[in-house]
Amino acid sequence: MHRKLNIEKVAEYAGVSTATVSRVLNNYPFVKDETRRKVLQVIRETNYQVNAVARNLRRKKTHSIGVIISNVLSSFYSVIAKAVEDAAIRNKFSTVLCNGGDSPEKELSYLKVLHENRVDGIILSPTGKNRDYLSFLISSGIPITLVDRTVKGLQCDTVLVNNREASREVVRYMLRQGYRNIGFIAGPQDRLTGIERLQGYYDAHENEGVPVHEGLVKMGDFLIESGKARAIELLENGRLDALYVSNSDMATGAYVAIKEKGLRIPEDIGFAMFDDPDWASLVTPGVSAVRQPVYTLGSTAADLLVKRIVDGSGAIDKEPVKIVLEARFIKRGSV
Amino acid sequence: MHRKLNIEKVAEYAGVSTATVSRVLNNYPFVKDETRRKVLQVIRETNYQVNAVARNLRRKKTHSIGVIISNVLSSFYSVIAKAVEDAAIRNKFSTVLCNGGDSPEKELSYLKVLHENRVDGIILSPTGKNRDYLSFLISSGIPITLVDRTVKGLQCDTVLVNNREASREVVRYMLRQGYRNIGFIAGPQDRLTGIERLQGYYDAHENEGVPVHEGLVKMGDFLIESGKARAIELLENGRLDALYVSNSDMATGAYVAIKEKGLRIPEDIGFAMFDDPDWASLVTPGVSAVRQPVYTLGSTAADLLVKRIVDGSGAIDKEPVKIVLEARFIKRGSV
DNA sequence: TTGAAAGCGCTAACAA
DNA sequence: TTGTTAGCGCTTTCAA
Repeated sequence: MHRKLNIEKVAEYAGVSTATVSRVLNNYPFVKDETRRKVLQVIRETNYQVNAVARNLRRKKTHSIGVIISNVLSSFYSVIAKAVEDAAIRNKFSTVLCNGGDSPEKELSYLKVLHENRVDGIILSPTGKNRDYLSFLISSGIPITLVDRTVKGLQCDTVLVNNREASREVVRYMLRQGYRNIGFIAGPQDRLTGIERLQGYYDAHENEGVPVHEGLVKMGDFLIESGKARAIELLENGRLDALYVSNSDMATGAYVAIKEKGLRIPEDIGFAMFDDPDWASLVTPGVSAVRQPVYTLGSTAADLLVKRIVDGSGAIDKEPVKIVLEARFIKRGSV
Repeated sequence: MHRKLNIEKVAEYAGVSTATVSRVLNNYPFVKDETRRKVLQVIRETNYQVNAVARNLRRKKTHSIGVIISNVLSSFYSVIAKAVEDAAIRNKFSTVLCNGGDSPEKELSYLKVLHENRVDGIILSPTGKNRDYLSFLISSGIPITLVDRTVKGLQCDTVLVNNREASREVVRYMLRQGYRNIGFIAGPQDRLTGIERLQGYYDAHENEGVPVHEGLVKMGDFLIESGKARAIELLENGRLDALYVSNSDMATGAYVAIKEKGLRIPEDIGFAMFDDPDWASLVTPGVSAVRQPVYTLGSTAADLLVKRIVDGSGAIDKEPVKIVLEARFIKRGSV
């Protein structure tokens, strides 16, 4: 049991100085081959792993990035988390994952933890609050990249999806197919995604000159149960000829409600959703859906952040970049 | 922009020594109230956050734990990840999440990264390989807790689910309901979970004295597509009167296959699965399913690990603990 | 109740 | 090509 195996011991065993061991560890080129071999052998024999804590202190870099998302259990954010981690590893960074649960207080407390741990940068799907602290972090040299949502007035790199346009396209398609009473289950209106997808629904109606009838829009919370409940309410509306749901979890609930009512898709009712979960293409007919480039969203954010970190362009030396990715409407048979 | 705000600056601003600032930071009781107030004010005004890297180096503790799971995208492992993170936060630990992708090489490389970063402990859903390195880590003082799977010959805390017994219970119930040709879609046979769930299927048949007919057992890979494909193969077997699928992803595919064939559950075919995803209780009739205590699996593992860390009982001073949690068979209407 | 100072393990400037 | 050494920011003895 080597309770304290450090660079000094390794140096001692190899009969060299700690500086030389350090050079070998960091692939510094001007080390005599024989010396290098000797050191590497000791490292191998002892299973020595450099102490990254000490190295990080000295280098003032941790080669780690923090990720704050609302919840890894969500099908959306788990993909973001995976994408970020993959990108991080590709660049030899490690990730610290935090589930902020859409709570501004948790968000703040995680931001502080990440700051304490001197992560080199942060990827955040923000609640929209804590602008001052975020801006303090940026000004003290920790770059931040926002994902999927924004913080009003915060200057930093951001990666978004064109929610509004994609949503508009779905509804326009449905209207042009002849549907006139399209029920919509919206998401929370305190979030960019919730707001924009609803906006797209209205845009399409306006563009096509079709009025939105009373009671066709229901507010949900992006969770599965609310999808089922709001769908049941809507299905009681005799006029309804189609249903468009603004995320996949609510769509799961809504789909079940339609099936339990014995309605056929698309004969009795048209159906479409924002998001494209596995089951959308597995059922018959397939459900027409908006596929967001979720993985790309995460990996783009990570690449942006890593570039800012390694360029040494820091948090503030370079203009903020805003990238909007295109979601794609996939027509299957449901509408 | 405070490029280098450290304890020294804070001490200077507050007119005290760094030692005193440190005492305040760590809630050391014997500091004069007035001094404490002065220091806290400077901290508040400057937004000072202690440098955890330096603190960790000095204390030789990082208050962080590493988590290696196969993939956060899986509905199973994302819950584990969330449970571990929740438990960690509760104990003021942070987590470093790694997706090992069931690859022994990635597993090893992540173990080394975590070692480098001097995490205080590791939670691992192991591939089964790398026993020597794992055992080296344990002997050098880094406790490891295994989750859901085991590594042959490795002495460490382990948290498992009684896969075999739970699986046996499902099949026994089906047999006693009168089903005689129960198709089974098994998981990979290189994993404890895959092996044990299949074993339970055989156990039940043996106990009930019912022979397993040729071709009723198909090998899948725990993924959605293989569930659909294997189900289609099985449904061609004219004798089949029920289908039992060994995890939820494959069950999703299998369920779709059944529906697309126009079969009714349970009139035309009985259906049950291991795992209990949201949709199992949303469809009609509900699908009878084995609910694993997934969250508990993760939180138990984390609690075990944290206890070993903070007890100072270390990695080897205390006998390894093995905990087997009970999965529960939930009868709905599908079988 | 407070301060001075050593030292955690490493890197990097400088000297040789 | 290698060694000596200062110092990263903190905690913690020891002394006052």
